[in-house]
Amino acid sequence: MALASVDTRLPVARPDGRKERGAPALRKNGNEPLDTRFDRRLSKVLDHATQIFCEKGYEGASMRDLSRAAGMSLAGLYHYFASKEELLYRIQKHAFQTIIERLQQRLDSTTDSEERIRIFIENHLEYFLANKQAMKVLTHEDDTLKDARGAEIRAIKREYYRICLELLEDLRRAKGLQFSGRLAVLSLFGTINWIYTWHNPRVDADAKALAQEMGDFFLRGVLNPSKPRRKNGKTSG
Amino acid sequence: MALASVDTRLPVARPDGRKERGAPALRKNGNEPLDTRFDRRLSKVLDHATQIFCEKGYEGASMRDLSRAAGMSLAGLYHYFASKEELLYRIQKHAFQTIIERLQQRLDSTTDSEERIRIFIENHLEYFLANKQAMKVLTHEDDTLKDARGAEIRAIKREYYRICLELLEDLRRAKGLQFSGRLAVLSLFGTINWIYTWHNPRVDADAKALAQEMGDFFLRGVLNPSKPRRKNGKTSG
DNA sequence: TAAAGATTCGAACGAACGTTCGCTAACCTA
DNA sequence: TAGGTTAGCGAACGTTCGTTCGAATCTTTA
Repeated sequence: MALASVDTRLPVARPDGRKERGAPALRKNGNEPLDTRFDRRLSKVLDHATQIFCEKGYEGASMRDLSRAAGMSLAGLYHYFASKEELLYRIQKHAFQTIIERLQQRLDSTTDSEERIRIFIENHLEYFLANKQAMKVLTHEDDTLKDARGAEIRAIKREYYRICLELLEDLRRAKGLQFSGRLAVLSLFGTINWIYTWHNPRVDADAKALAQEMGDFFLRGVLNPSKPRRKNGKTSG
Repeated sequence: MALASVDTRLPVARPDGRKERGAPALRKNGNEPLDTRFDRRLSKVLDHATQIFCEKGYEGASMRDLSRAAGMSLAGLYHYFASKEELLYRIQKHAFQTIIERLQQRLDSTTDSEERIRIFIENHLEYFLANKQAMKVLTHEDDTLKDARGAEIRAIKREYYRICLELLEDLRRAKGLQFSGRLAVLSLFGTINWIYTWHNPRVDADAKALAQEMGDFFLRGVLNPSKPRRKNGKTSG
């Protein structure tokens, strides 16, 4: 099943509604042309917006902060998008789509259920650490967007969750284990998303090494049948 | 070592600088009188503020939202505190202090290093789920406060981190294990803090059961000497 | 019951917010 | 080089922000 079996994507038209001109544009993937001047400029604006949203949070960042960072006037910015909300939407959607896209490519390389979970972790951490600011914006401004845009981002998130859950359930079946898939997914997400609050490239390992360690750690927790001794409940009370 | 070996706490005076009146007030712990009309009212205001900050985020919540929720006029609110920042500060500080206070009481009950880690997890999850809104505000508005107030909250956070790290290093010594304490602490924090993004009391287990499961899971990951097989690196490129 | 203090409020402050309006360059094509 | 589109800007729009002021109303104590 492809990423978005039901495509509810909002149209993201140019804010001034102008038509494309010139050559039909080379397309990077199936989605967006990246070779026009307009698109390259918009891309830069999104990068600056990502940085500011990351530093100050979406609500805390003003369009004037943005215009300063982008080296463009406040009014000039609005040539490239319709609203502040659309900026956040595009940042989040792009990050999420890219991470899922790469994941699905990598997952094709093996059918081993344990290895596929390692791939999931490594893909997540690699993209996360290579795009730290965007991933903080994605993670931190989780339920900032409302209405249609928010619904679309949440749908992508559910899809990502579902992929991870299926990987874990495959493992469970393959190895005949017993554990709560939901709890395992959410524990794993906690571990690998929390990284945006602490990772320091001067102190901490890189994505590959972290993925190895966290993968060992996580899989040991899930795989090993020998349960650590239960907590001895106080019998007197 | 006590919680704050170096006490850098800011004075939190009444905004209007008035003196206490009447009886010197029964004190709940060593910190704050809770029996005066003023303090009880302030406490209610903080509860409402917690709810609004939780729903809309600190920056996204306006003082007018607050006044509506508290059923008090905008100006009337300012009788109880000096600024919006102080509200966030008091909410975060109270939550953090309480959770550490309770933890240290519970840790006295045993010297077993594994059991003490279970106590840490259970204490965290119990307080977290019983005070979900405050804990979301504490977790989500992590680096919202700046200057002196921010520094104080960050100091308490470091203290909490340090306690957890020591518990883990005790375990490591006691069992002769090898693992990165930093990575283990931060993985654990990720797992137990991330809960604010997903826990649904109608679907998910309660704090005690979750603490049991997460404790099993975490300790299995840390304890077990049998490393899962390493990822088979691609030799061809 | 009068004075003193605690509490609450309507109204307003200046500043900052996201967004829009015209207007001018710059650019591309004919 | 003329004409239409694209890109960009200064200035302002109306709204909302956190906060403050002075007066009014409660509560407590003498």
